[in-house]
Amino acid sequence: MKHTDVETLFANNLDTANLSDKQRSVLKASLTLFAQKGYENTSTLDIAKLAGVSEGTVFKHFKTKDGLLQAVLKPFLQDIFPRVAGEFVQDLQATQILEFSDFLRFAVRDRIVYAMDNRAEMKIMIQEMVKKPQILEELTTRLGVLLQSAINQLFVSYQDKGELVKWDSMRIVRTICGVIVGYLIPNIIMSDECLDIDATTNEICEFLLHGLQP
Amino acid sequence: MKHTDVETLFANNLDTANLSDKQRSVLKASLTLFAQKGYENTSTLDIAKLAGVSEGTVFKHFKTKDGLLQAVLKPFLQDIFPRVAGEFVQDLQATQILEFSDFLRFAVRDRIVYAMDNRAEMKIMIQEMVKKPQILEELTTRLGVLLQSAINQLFVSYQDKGELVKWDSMRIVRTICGVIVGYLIPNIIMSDECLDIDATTNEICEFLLHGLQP
Amino acid sequence: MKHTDVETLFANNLDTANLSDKQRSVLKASLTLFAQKGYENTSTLDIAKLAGVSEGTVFKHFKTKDGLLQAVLKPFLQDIFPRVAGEFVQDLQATQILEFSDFLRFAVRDRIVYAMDNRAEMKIMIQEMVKKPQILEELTTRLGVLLQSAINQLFVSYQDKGELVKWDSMRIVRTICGVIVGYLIPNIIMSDECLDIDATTNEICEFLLHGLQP
Amino acid sequence: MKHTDVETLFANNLDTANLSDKQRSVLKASLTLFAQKGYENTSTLDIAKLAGVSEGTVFKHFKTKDGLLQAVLKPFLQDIFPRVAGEFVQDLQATQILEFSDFLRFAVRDRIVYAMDNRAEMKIMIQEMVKKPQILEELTTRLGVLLQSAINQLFVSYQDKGELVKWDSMRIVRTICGVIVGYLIPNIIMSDECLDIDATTNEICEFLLHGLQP
DNA sequence: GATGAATGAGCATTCATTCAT
DNA sequence: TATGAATGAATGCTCATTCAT
Repeated sequence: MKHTDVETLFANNLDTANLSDKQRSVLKASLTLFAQKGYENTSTLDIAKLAGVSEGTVFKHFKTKDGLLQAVLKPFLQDIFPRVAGEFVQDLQATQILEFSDFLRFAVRDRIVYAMDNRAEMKIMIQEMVKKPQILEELTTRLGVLLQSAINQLFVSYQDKGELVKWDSMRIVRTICGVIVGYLIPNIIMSDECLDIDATTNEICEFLLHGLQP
Repeated sequence: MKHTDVETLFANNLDTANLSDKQRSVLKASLTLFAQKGYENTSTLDIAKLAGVSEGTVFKHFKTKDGLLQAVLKPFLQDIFPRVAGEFVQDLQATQILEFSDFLRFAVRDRIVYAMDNRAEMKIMIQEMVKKPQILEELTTRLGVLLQSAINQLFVSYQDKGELVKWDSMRIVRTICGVIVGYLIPNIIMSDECLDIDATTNEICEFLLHGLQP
Repeated sequence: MKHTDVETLFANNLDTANLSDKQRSVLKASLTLFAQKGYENTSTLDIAKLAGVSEGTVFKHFKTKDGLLQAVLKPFLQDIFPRVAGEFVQDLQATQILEFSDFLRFAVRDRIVYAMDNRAEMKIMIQEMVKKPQILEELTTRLGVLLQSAINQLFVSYQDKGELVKWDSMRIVRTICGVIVGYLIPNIIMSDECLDIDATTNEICEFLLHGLQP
Repeated sequence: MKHTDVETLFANNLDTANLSDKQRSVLKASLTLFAQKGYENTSTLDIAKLAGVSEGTVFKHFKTKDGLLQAVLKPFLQDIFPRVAGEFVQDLQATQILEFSDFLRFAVRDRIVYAMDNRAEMKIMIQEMVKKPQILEELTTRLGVLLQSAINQLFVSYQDKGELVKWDSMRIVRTICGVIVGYLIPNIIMSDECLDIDATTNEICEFLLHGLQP
């Protein structure tokens, strides 16, 4: 139940691709700078300098600056998010014996930790989603499919035990995610470093348990 | 209980300032284009063309492009949002006789309509907030003060009637806002035009009533 | 019967257009450099420097480097060539009283002088024609129409006097032009400065008179 | 009297040089692309891709891109053109028995076919000649020497028979070439595929015979 | 006040060329 | 010998900003 953080997953993802060391460092520099200053305010020269390579190298594999952005986001969309979601689902299923309240507390805490650990990356994603909504669309579809199939039985079992309101499981997921998002977005945007995770978890769970009881 | 939409308020706001017709049209053009393409991807020439003025005029009053952005956001932050919040508070206070559930339904619906009516403007705010978090900070502080003083008595009365959980009123506000934000953000980002307002209101309220009952 | 040379016509043409002094000098610098080094080997910075303006100015009116080339060639294609052709036709018609041999000598000499006076400009045209054949197409059509209507009667009168072979007048024009082109192209390409105009005129005319007699 | 076309000669020429298969394919790719898009608009990467080799290989033998161009043009200038000219001269000499008119018809037709068969290659040569006039100089000198020595006797014999004007043989050659060039250049530039060779030959010869009769 | 020509630093991108493997 | 990643100068082009009229 120990989780790999996104940065490590990202680095691993790079290793599997057929990229040279320099190209890898270009991607890392891009991630850093896009998160720090936003895509539009990061010049390819900035990236080249931080990566310790020439500008030509930046374009050798990624063709365009946008290609670079895609290459930075691709692993998040196509590999890391699903894998993290998968890990999450496995964890959830391993907790079936728990009561719904314990389960919820675990799940919420897990996601909060995950989101706050990767504040920077989340910021890029939010920026890009606002500019290109289809990213959000693809992501929700992708994660939706993944979660629904895995989580359905779990919710049914809680519903059978009378611990969970008998809504459609997607609605429950949406509700939980919505509440978490609503709580965390200010913290992500403000790069709030001193969020009290336990207190936040408690606050969110107390409310969710009320709202989701039958 | 009829609300002025943001665009009209914006135009009115412009009228009160000591700006010439040309300067006004510059601000309007900026609002339109920033919402459409984002701040970074809008050139001052674009603005000048849409406003029907010369490039020089764009800089006459607003000095820099960033000054223009500030001038576009200022009325939202310093005037329109507070005024809309004030209207909203007045409406809420006028409904004191209702039960909490009716009150909540009204409030939620009102905010959803407001947010969806001004999707474009919301998008700029989100973009800018992600880039410059202090905007979010200022806004929350500002609205927080305004709402707290106005809404406190209202919540206490509902709490006395046993219709509302006895949390701190700010926590209740934060919770309600968080849930609404969590629900609406995807629709705002995706400029979703066909949101079923009644269904969404019902879904949110059903959940909130559960979660906020004592 | 005195002819304005292309450079003067070009300058005049510029004066009529609504261009600033700087833009005019950009066009002149472009003409010079394109002729000297060819389009591809001339950078916009080269042009800016020679014109004594900033690079931005180069693009202000002409949008792209290709736009600049078009602006340089346009007056040749749409204004100067036709006007020169018109002048030429008028001159020819004014010489009707002469014998065909005198007429031919005059015409050939006139065109040789014209071509050699504007060697540089001719070089650009040749380069561009090789790259974009439709320029040649447009030019031949344009000049063809102009010459045919004007020259037909003239040739008929010479044919009636038994001084000129009874070919279609377009064929005669094509033949004369072809011979001149065949003779001059080496000199234009090599920017040959010491062409003996009288000797060349004699050589061409002697041959053409033989070939074009009935 | 059947002629090998330039492309085959080119390939043969490559075979004789001590080049590897890869180098040969680099030269072929260069010829193709330079003809298609011009020297300046062809990148060494384009060439490498079409040749199916790496970029490094392109530079292994030819050192620079210009070296590549020289290597492409060298066989034309130093080998193919002279050889073709030689073939042509031999053919001409084999026709001594004919009348001048038959001889001319054959010669003109032969050159037209040759030029039109190799339109693409001609285009490169024209482009390069305009940019670097010394190519034209070298070529004319080279061909001049070759033709003069071979053709002098032939012309004298026709002149003795009273079929050919008693001009210097170089002037006659220049005249014939000039007329052909003047006729064909438009077709080469426009890559005109549907030239009626017989009609053109007739037209040119009819005129040349008039012009070159004593 | 308004204009729009002019600026010049900055940007993404290309490309001939080199060199370690 | 062949490769292709790396280079970095050069290029076409953009854009916020200034200023003379």
